[in-house]
Amino acid sequence: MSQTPRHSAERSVPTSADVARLAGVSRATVSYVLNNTSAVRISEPTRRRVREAAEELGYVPHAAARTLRAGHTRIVLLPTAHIPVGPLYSRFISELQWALRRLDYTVVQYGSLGLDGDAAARAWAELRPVAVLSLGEIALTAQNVEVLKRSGAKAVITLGPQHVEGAHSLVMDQREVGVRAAEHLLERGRRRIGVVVPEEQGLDLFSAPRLAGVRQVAEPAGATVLPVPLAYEEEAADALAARWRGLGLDAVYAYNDEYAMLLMRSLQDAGIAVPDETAVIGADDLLLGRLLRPRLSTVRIDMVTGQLLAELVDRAVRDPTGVPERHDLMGAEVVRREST
Amino acid sequence: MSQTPRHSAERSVPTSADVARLAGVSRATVSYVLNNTSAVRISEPTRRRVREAAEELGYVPHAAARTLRAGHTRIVLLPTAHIPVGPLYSRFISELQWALRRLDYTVVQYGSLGLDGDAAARAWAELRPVAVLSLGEIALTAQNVEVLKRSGAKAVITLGPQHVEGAHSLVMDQREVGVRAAEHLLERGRRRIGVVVPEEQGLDLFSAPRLAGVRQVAEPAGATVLPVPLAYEEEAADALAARWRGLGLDAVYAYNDEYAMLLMRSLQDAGIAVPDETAVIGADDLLLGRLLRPRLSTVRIDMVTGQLLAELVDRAVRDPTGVPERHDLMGAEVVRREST
DNA sequence: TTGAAAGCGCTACCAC
DNA sequence: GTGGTAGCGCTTTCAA
Repeated sequence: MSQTPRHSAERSVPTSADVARLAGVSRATVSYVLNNTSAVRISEPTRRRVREAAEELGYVPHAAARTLRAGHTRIVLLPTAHIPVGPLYSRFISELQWALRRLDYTVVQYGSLGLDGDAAARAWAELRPVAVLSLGEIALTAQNVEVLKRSGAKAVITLGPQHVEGAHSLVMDQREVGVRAAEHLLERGRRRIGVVVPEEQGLDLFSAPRLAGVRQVAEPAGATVLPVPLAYEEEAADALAARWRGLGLDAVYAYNDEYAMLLMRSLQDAGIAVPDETAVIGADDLLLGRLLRPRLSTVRIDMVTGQLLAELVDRAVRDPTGVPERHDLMGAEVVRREST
Repeated sequence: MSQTPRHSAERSVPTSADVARLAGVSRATVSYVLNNTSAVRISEPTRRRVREAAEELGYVPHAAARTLRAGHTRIVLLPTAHIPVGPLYSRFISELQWALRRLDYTVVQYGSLGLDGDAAARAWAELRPVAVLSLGEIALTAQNVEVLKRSGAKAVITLGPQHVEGAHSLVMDQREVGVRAAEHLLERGRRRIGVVVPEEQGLDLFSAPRLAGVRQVAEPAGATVLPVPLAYEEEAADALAARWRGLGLDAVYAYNDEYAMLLMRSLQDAGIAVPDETAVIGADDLLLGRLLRPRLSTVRIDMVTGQLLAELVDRAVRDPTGVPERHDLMGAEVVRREST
């Protein structure tokens, strides 16, 4: 009875044994045929019978069983959390996935929202990924890296503000963005610089170092730096603009172009001239920033390409004993337009 | 020799047998303790020994082995392709992930870029997900659904323009967006309506039905509809604006707010008055659209909430025999501002 | 309260 | 060329 097929919903999932039975061969043969094992020659008629049987049953191999047998996976794990990401970043992710797939890896994005570092690392380790690529949404500790490696990960790669012990690190020091913005504003003769700090969750990983970067440049030069919290809402921006003159600022680095556009509009509506009274600069070089009047100055950030990163992953997997590479790859450059 | 621990990199991955050995108990006991199996009482000292041993070895259970044994997973598969998605969508995804995790599912985003429907369905089926949630980036056929169900998926849910046989469908008819935009423009007395069709890849899944929606309303009313291809670049918009008057349009539905902002700027720069000479409407109700002058009119789209969708998934998984639900849930509403 | 052992589906070694 | 079969790591039934 347990073998009686009924509704397709009830019929149990076909295994390679079912295929073998239907084709009248052994499971070994099925495996050889379906995997095109070159070490073994199977006659063409047999191959056909096997393929047809597989087709008829709708056979799909069981990844978990294969993994267990093989002792390793080709999973590259990409932990994600909730970060309101821009178009640059999502394009980068696609590019990366595509490049990794070409190298025959399976990219799995694993949502880790609401897990702390330890729990997250354990959850990832359960999947036995061959590599973990942490893009900075979740901060990894050296201990987490150790857990992952112990679970068989050949490579742990972090893309973030600092080097992590034991991991290949792509150090993207976000301070650089703040540094560039501040240098530019100083050069334009500004001396009292506001720095927008988004109130939205999850962005402090980026905003804090950027603020630090501004400070690092501005304060030694005798300029004042004032952090300005701002929620991404029209009302919040209007409220800020209303008390703007009281702040006595002559420039603002607005975290990124979206916040900059928001703030600039409110400033203009409040009668504050940009850039004459207050210079405004954003970051990310969004197309939309170019559409404003005055056109928005910005800090363009050079992202590493997905292709490049995929190659690094592959290299690290192939040579796990290799010395952790450490690249400093934050390139940031001011694009001056009309708002500064 | 094969058991001699050396560098941590070389030491083989600890299994529950290793934990058992170290704790001086059987593998069964280890399993009981680590899974808090309530059907079995284990003495407190034993529990402690087991936990300590696991901790010391850095033991992490092997998901594939557990899956194989259990015969099913708790994976909800979320296929993704490259679609340049907006902030609404990515927030929705986070929300969904979070809600699903609370229901004890493991959300796996699986990049399927460059796979056709059949190959993709097979690849997904290998993971034996308990549910597949196709958010419309990849069009599923009834056949694909069948493959997935045969591989044990209890629920296949699609969010897209049309119902898919065998799947629970959340029908989001994108035509609705075009319909609303067109109705509004007609109401404002416009009779020659341009419809921006993005040249970017992957967007036609959305743009085609939206265009159809405009036609559906405008043509019976005696208005003209003209598709206008546009790449998301400043130069392309400028070029289009330069030949705008030749098109003889008095209104344009610009696909979404981003394209609308781009085009509106170029139109204004070309001396075309908005809305007097040409009305412009977008879609998505982005914050940035409110910042333009004139403020951008838009079609606000009501997204289903992640919470709601997670509950639907859970319901479908618990009762796989249930009749496929079919919800029509595209709510779209015009937000009139100043550009129309 | 604990242990022995079967078996999930697959691949690869070895024998025929 | 093809088949038999061990064993990957885990959970769970049954026995002690």
